[in-house]
Amino acid sequence: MPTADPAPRRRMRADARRNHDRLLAEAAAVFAEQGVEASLEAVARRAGVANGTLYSHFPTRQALLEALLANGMWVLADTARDLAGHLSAHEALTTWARAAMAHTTRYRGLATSLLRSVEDETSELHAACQEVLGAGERLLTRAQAAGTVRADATAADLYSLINAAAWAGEQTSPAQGERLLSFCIDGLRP
Amino acid sequence: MPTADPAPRRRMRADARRNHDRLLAEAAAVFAEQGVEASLEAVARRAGVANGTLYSHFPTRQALLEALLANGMWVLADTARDLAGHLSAHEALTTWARAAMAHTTRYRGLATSLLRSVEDETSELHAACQEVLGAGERLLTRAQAAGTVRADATAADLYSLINAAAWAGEQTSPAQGERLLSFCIDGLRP
DNA sequence: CTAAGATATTGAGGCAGTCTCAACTTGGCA
DNA sequence: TGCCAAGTTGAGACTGCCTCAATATCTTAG
Repeated sequence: MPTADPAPRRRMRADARRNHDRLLAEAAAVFAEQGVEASLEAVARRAGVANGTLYSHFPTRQALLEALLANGMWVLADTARDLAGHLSAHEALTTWARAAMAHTTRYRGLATSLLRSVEDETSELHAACQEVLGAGERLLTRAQAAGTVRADATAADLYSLINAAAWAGEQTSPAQGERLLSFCIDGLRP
Repeated sequence: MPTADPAPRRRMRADARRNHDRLLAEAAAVFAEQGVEASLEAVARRAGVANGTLYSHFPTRQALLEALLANGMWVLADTARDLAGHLSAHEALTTWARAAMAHTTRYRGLATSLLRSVEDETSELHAACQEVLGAGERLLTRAQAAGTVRADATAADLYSLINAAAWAGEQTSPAQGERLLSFCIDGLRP
């Protein structure tokens, strides 16, 4: 469970590091059970810590999410590079889109945070979202060059589409989400 | 502003009717400004009524939404019939999908309520959602018969797709929502 | 080993929101 | 006019967010 610290410069005090890690672990558990809108009080409680401690480590819910997700989002960006090396332009795009959707489905409510954050520069998740957006863009451009995707599709379209499918999956069933993603990707053909 | 009452059997007392209507009007205004998750206290406050009165008229947020939206959803179902009479199968479908999305965009947060409610029989919005789903299904079936839509697409797909596009529009921009809807509808081609 | 001081934690408190219900009004009818 | 069913009120019991003065704990220099 790697921890992407907001300020990894100075070494943390031992108790602080312990609480930090415990908070992340419990947050992951609580969000997995109840979605990203779960009570932060509950997270603090389960971590055996006062709520003020949680807020001092993670000033906002988004900061907490960032710490939980940043690593996975970097991996996703790397995956895009890997897939581009191994698969045809179109297969790389569709495979990656599925992986991105799987990542977005990790916690209920995540799609909303991720789609909002991509345009909101004040969000702690903004940078990670941009990273993913950029990775998608490279795959998209390649597919457009190969002529399997219409020229007017943008990275923002791709990102919206992945998140929208993940969101629909949250509201109904994962299978419905997958179907939606398939339809949308088909809709990108020239 | 027609009011679809949950129990329109007995005539209401004059003061009750007045409060009922005022609550609906203010709810419409507040939801338009702040989305469907706006504070119900705020609605009661603006209607000049104690919060208990609001709850006695509309026991849940969904009941309030139902009263606000039911009429529009019936209209949407009727529109489907009209369009089927005037346009080609495929044009009727796409035109109606746009109308449905426009309706879903009326208040921020509405897409979530509507997509959830279609499967949730305990929701006060369930019946209205089913009505819309059914209307979509008829248009979809007709387009499938005409061979312009793939045979494996379902009414649930269409409904999810409309709501997902509306949702994406809420999170980013209306234009992005429109683009998504276009892509998805294109993806329904055989 | 100790104590000063930097660092971190605590939890009560202010705020807002949801929902309920016993006590109170009030409209409409006989 | 006066009754009472129907409607309204608003305090109160929760839960959750977030802050900050007081307190506790680690670390390190002497």
